[in-house]
Parts: sequence; structure tokens; C-alpha cells
Amino acid sequence: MTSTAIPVSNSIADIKALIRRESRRVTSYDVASLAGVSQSAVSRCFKPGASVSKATYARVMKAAQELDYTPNAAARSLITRRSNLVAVLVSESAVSFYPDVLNELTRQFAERGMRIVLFTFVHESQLDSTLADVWQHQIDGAVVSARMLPSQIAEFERRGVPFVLFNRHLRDQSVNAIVCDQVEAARTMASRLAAAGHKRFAIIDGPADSTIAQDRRRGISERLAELGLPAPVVVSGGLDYTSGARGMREVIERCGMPPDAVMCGNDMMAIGCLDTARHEFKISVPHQMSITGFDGIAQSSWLCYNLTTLRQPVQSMAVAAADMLVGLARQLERAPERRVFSAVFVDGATARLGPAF
Amino acid sequence: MTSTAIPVSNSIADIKALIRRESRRVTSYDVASLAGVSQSAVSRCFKPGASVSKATYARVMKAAQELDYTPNAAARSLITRRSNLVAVLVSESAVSFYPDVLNELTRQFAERGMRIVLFTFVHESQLDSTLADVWQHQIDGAVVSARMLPSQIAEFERRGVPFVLFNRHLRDQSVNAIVCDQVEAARTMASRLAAAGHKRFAIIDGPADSTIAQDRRRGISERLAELGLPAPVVVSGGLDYTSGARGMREVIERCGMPPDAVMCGNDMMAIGCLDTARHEFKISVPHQMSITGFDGIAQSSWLCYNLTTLRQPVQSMAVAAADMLVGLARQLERAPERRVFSAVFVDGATARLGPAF
DNA sequence: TTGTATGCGTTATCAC
DNA sequence: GTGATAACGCATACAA
Repeated sequence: MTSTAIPVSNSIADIKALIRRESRRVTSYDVASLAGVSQSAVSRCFKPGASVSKATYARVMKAAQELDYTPNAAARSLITRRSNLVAVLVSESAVSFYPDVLNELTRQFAERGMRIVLFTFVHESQLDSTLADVWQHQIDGAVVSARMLPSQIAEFERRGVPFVLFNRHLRDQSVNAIVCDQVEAARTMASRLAAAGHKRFAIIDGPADSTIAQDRRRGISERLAELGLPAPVVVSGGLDYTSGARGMREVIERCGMPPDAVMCGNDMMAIGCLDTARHEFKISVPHQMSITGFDGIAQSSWLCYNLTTLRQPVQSMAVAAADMLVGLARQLERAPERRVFSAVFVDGATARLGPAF
Repeated sequence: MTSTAIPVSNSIADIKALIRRESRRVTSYDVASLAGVSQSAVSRCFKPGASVSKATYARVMKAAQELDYTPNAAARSLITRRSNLVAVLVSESAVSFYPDVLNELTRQFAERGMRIVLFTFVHESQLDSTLADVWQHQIDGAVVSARMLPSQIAEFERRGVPFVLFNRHLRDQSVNAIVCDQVEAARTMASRLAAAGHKRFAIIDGPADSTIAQDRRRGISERLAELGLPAPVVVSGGLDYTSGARGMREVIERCGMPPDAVMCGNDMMAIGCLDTARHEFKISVPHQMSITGFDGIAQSSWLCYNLTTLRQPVQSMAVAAADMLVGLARQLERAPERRVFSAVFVDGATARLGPAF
């Protein structure tokens, strides 16, 4: 005699009627009663590598299919303490500028059986209020592309939620991060521009307090100094099209003679910069001026632009982020690691260039 | 005498030590024991509008803060049967082309206390296998931007999961949907091009079996017929830059004399088409040929393009989708509804146009 | 207003 | 291999 309210055996119609009457979802008990096995047997059938006989497995699966049964992730996560959910924390502009990164992350995590919960904010300073929502859902980890405060990092650690910084890193704090080598990339581009005879450089880049923007600036400045060239004019802004356009105007305004090479912090800015140079100032690019970007977004290869830029290996970076986070969730890794990828040079048509060095 | 293992009262340090020892997360029981109240009292404090005295509320909140307590969404959803999770089902190309839609949806749902779980697929035909994963997570609803089969619609209904079609609709099947009036938009654009004296029209649009592409084609064809103009040349493809470029080539190839107006199914295609016309065929746009788009994506307003297009009211559509889905989840609405928005004309520089009629 | 007791649907630990 | 049974952490009906 079983004490459960659900009879041991039943017809499909009876069970469906019961479920409808109680207006609830199909549970493993329903499947068990239809298949004539225990609830635990059903549970085991849905756990890969569990010990079930072939016969029971078949009966259970048939019953499950007939009832449209799907295990309840909430109940599962309650006991397993894993939700198979990963939070992606990014600014709205990051989604706008780098949709492919989101696609790649979604795909990579999906391949590892995990789904992405998207948390966006307008300003990175809103990360804090966003985090409050993040903790509610029992996410297994987070991919963060925002400036993190030490207090926020501490909170992740206190709560035991692993995270990976994406395209960001921190000075004076060791955390797991996936980045592209900005210094190397900047030096490469500066070298090739210099080799082609450019003399007067300008930089249009993102916020002055962004560490990756600082890296790029440093890479360029150091390389130019090494080559005995004058220091570049530097303009800071956002990282969008409009900032690129504004940057171009500011550069023209500040320089007596316009620079012959303008290196932008990303492709969006480079495109804004390029459009403004061509249409507003009637500057011929690359004949009178070279303009370079960084990222290798889809738009950079459009015929109208055909940007000379450095492509970030988005897919490799997404794979790395997924691998790293899955590893952390399984407690396989311990010491913080930074995985640094190299950007790939894209020889477009917006810069006169010397040979690769 | 309470039968729980957790003592009635305790110091912060003791409780934290206990939690660490058992390597579990902070629960409402921990908060209760620190605050010296029952677990249900804690639960009530986190439910807006519950009956709690001011004094207990303060004690509980203080304790919760000291312990970094956050309610466990999985446990909550188990009992409330609501997860505050919404699935967004879109193709990767939709994410790439319309990141702002994703941003707006994320924002609108966030304002309603709901988070987005992202499910993407390469081809819309993969929707089926994606759905299997969707059911596991107890989502409260879904926003779908893909062609849905009757069987898939039936499955949503069988499982009692409300959904809203976004930018899609179905013939011969009434479902909740948010769309932009393609027929109206197409007619508007055709009228204005015709008024400016264009005679030879071509259409470059998405897949022939897409209902919204069919709508656009029908709108244009009917309007041209009404005006006594010859039927347009029609080319089908994807909805991306490359398809636009290919479309332009095919149009040139198929027409003895190139058309003087090319209407594209979206901005991405229009941009590809425009780049190819200008750079590959040396066609002067809009002097020799007018090219129009549809969507009003960010790139359409870049100086290099300044596309003549019709902007979809993305924000209004996202608001509508969120409102509709939240209503459905609360069982407030019953009959399927289609909310149809009008596109807004954007007077760019890629078409010679007559006055608004 | 507050506390007790119960159940949500699963996994995990045992005996068998 | 299989079936009872005990958690998981919360919300809720009900008694006090």
C-alpha cells in the first residue's frame, strides 16, 4: 500500500484529467504512476549515467512522452544547487556594439548545457543595483563586462558565485578574465603606421579611466617614443559612433595641422570618425589621413568603410569564457587566471601601411 | 520547543560559522534565528504588502542584511509557480541585426520584475530542439521571433505557457503578436517613390515564405498597380548585408535597363545593396537610382548611408510585448490580440522623393 | 500580527 | 536495479 494520493496505475486519460483538475504541471509522480514504477525510477531515467534497466527506461520514457513531462528545473536546482543558468552582465551599448559576442556566449554556454540570463544596464555604475537581482536567481556563474568595484568582487566571492571578466581587467586585483592584448595590438598598429611614414598621430579612445583604453594609449605612446616620433594628441569620449565623430572634430580643432594618422579605440568610433572626416571635413582617407579601428565588428568590413583594424577573436574568447566558468563552477580551477588573446590584423583601406614588421 | 536543528537565537558569527560548516547558502531560517522570529515572518517581510509589524520588519531586515540573505528564486518558484523568467527565442541573425530590440525587451521586462533567458538558434528550423530546453526552466512566458509551426503553438498552449510573436504573424491562426504594418509601410514608400516619377521598381526582400516579406511585396505591388505602373522585379534572399549585395547584382543582371527604384526588405539589405550599387556598379544614388530600406536601425543614419527608410517603433513594440505577456501570465487577457504599429518615415538621402501624400 | 505545519517537485541516500 | 524517505528553501493556510 502506498500512501500517495496518486493511484499506482492509471490510464493516460485519467492522469491527464487529474492534472487538469488540480491545475498543476506534470510531475515525475504522474509519469511514475503511468509507467507503473516509483518516482525515483523516473528521476533516475532523466539523469545521464544513472543505473536503470533498459526495460524500465523504455517504459518511463514512453510514459513521459505521452504526458509531455519535463523535469522541473526549479525543483532540481533546489536540491542540486545548480541552476544551469549563467548571468551575463553588460551595458546596453555593449549589446548594441557587440551582438556577436552575445551570440557566441549564448552558443558556447548552450553547448555546455547552460542558459544565459541577460542583465543589462545603461551605465556601468548601475551594476550594483543589478547585482541585487542577480543573487535571487541561483545562477551558477556570471560573465561580467563592466568595471567592477572591489566591494562587488568581494560580494561574488562571499556568495561563492564564480565570475569571469570579459574584455576587462583590473589593476591591483587578480580575478579571472578573458581579454585581448591591447598593448600588443596598439603597438602593432602604431608600428605599421609609422613604417609607412606617418608622423603626426592622434588617438580617439574611450573613457580615460578605462583600463583597456589606457592599455591602448600606453602601447601607442611607448611605441611612438621608441621610434622617436612626437607624442600623439589624445581625445577621450564614449565608444560609440557619435563619440568618434566628436573626436574627429576635436582633433581637427586642437591640431594646427591635422594629424596624418588617427587611431580609434574601437570600430564604432573609427566609423564615426571616418564619416566625419570624409563628409564633414572633406578629408580623403587614406590619402590625406589614415584612420584605424579596433574590434573587427561586422560593419567594419562593409564596402563603404573597409576599415583597417584589428579583429578580436570573439569566438575563441567566448569559448574561453565558457570553459573557464564551467571549470570554476565545478571547482576545478583555483587560482585566478587571465587568458590573453592576440588581435588579428585586418588590412583594410582606411590606412596607408608599411609592411608587417 | 522547536524541532529544528537551528537554535532559536544566535550570534551573527555563530550562524555564519554554521553555514560555512554545512557549506550551504543563507536561508530564511538563518535570518529568522538571528532576528528571533519564525521563518514565516521572514518570508512575509520579503513579500510586498504582507502583514508584518514595523518592529519585526526592521529586525528581520537588519538580520537579513547582516547575513547577506537573498530569497532563493528556485524555492520560491516551486511554490508560487512563477519564475519571473521570460524566454526570448530568436535567431542569431536577429540578435546581430536588431540588438536594440533585445536591449529594449530586457529593459521593459526588468521594469516589470522579470528577467530574460536567451535562447538563440542559427536557423529557425532549430526552434523545435530549442523548445525542449525551454520547458525545463519554468519560464512565465516567451517572446518568439521565429516562424512557429502549428504543432509548436499547440505545445505552448498544452503546457499553459503564454507567448507573444514579435515581428511575425501567422496566416490562418490567431495568436498574440506584436507587428509593424508592413503593407501600409510598403504602400507609403511606393507612393512617394512613384510621386517622384520613378517608373521601374525592383524589390529585394527576405525569404519568399516569410509572411512579413509577403506583406511588403503585396503592399508595393498593389500600390504600383493602382498607379498604373509596371509590376516590380522581385528578388528574394536572406535579410543580411550579403543578401542585399547579391540582390543588387541579380537585379542588374535581370533587368535590361536598371530599375530607378530598389526597395529593400530591411536596412541591412539596403546597405549591402547601396554599397554594391555605388562601389561595384558605380551607380549614383539617389540620382540614377533610389534605394530604400526598412527598420530604422542605428547604422541607417550613419553619414555614409543616410538611408531613406521606415523606422519601426522598437520601444513601443517592446513595451507592448512586455505588457501583453505580463497580462497573459496573470490571466488577464484571453482572446488572442494582434497589436499593429505603424512605421515612421525617415527622410534620408538615398531616394528622390515626392511629397507626402 | 505571529508561529506551526505542510507541500511545491526534484535529487540523493539508503536499504532491499 | 529498485523503491521508500529525507532533504532542498520557500510561501501559505490556518491556528493562536
